[in-house]
Amino acid sequence: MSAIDLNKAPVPNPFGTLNPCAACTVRDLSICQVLNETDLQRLAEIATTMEIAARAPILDEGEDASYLFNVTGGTVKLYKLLPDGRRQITGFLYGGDFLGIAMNEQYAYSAEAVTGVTLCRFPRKKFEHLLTVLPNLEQRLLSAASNELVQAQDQMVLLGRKTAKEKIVSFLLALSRRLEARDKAPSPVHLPMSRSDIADYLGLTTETVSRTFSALKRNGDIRLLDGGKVELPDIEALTEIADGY
Amino acid sequence: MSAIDLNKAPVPNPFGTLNPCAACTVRDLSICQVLNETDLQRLAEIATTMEIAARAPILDEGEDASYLFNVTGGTVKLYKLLPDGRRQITGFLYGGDFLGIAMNEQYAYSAEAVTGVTLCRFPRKKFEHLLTVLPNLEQRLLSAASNELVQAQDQMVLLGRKTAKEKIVSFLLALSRRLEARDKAPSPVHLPMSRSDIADYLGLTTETVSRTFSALKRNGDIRLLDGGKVELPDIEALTEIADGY
DNA sequence: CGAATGATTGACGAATATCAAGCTGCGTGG
DNA sequence: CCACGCAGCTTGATATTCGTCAATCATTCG
Repeated sequence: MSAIDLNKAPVPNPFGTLNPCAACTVRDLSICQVLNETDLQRLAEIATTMEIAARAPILDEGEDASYLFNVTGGTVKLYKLLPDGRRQITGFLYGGDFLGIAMNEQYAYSAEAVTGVTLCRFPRKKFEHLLTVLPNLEQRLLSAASNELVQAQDQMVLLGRKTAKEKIVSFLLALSRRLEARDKAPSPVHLPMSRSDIADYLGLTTETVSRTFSALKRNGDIRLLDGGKVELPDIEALTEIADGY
Repeated sequence: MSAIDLNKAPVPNPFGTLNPCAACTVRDLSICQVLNETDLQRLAEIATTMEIAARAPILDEGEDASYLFNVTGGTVKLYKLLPDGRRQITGFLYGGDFLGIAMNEQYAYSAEAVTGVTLCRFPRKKFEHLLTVLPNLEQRLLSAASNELVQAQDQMVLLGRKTAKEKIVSFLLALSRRLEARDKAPSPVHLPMSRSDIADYLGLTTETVSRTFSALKRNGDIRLLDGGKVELPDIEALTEIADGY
């Protein structure tokens, strides 16, 4: 059974005849950015908007890749499991991110909602057909894939060669840079995911994550606010820590 | 200065008016596979074939990404460095692989020839222009990027969650599967790269790599032949080791 | 208020890194 | 042709980071 069935039923056209993209708050961040009115309409015709509750599965590794998604709100985690239960989170997705570039006929990873999530779902076959007639969209997707690969390589450096402290600080800085890229203040950053999620993303244990946060706090490098917010008082200094100078 | 300048001068058209792709031994493995005669000719017009000596640099991280490449022979390593010299090899490329998907205006990583390497070089601007008029090629590139992302995620699991033994065995099996995908015998596999390269690819030290090979050999899981070849007597058994059953 | 879940802290142990010493194979030059 | 030297590989002894096991604390939600 598809994991998606466990969630709230999709709403095929909640806006009546109106294009649902008109209300999309992350359009300019998403792959839809490159589409004109007409083309956007064509994409909207195959799209279904959905809401997923926090902790609910979105898709499972190995499952037939029948759908692709735009994340329009909330936080999603992507992960892979080893047979004995060890888990590696390969990425977090936020509003504007595309979910489903990295797959063949089956999904290469599982995806689960970290917070409540809103999605825009596309049947893969129809989406792939659209790609052939909307060259802009295909270009944009290639560019997204290229960016993801660059990120993936940074993550390999982190996982393979950085210390626990460097990993944590790199993670916080990546979130901070993401805020900056969207013209928001680079601090504080928000951590919607658990310590255990952070650990599985950075190749650590929850205990080490916790201890490292405590040590950074003790040293004045970060300040832990409530609501999972973290203040970064000196981003320059943190940048040096992250790269191990 | 561009790293490429250090190498043997490129040969713009070593085949006279003949299409150099006619002689290409890896065409069916490369992105060129999807091109017909006419389109192949257009790609060939912007291509330059090159030879790079073992250990010579091909490109440097941060450098303007002026060229993209097809690897037509030999082994290439891609890597990133931390300021203090720690190195993470993010991938090895072999004949048929495309070099340059993961970049923006600058290369995201450095590339160096492990063995003697032959390359097919394309000026990026011209290549990108070709993409807009050869939809097949763009699709193929997107598909290549998608595959690379899947691989990248496997590598994250390896780096973040596997033991030294699991890492080494996973690496050997990946090489073996590559052989199989090309209809060759899955064993023995050839390791053209040094222990130190393997270590930097797997997030280990050379000493740990060496010790782990010795332990696997002692246990009869592998046999080290000369010429850097490794025999895998029981691939089933190794598969279980690789995933930590 | 109590139970459950997640976060933090502590004590200890294990996997792998580090430091150091040989070993091997290969190219070079006498 | 052989000996030397060098680079890479292997092996050993020790150190260190981080994981494991366990207890306490904090927060949320019935």
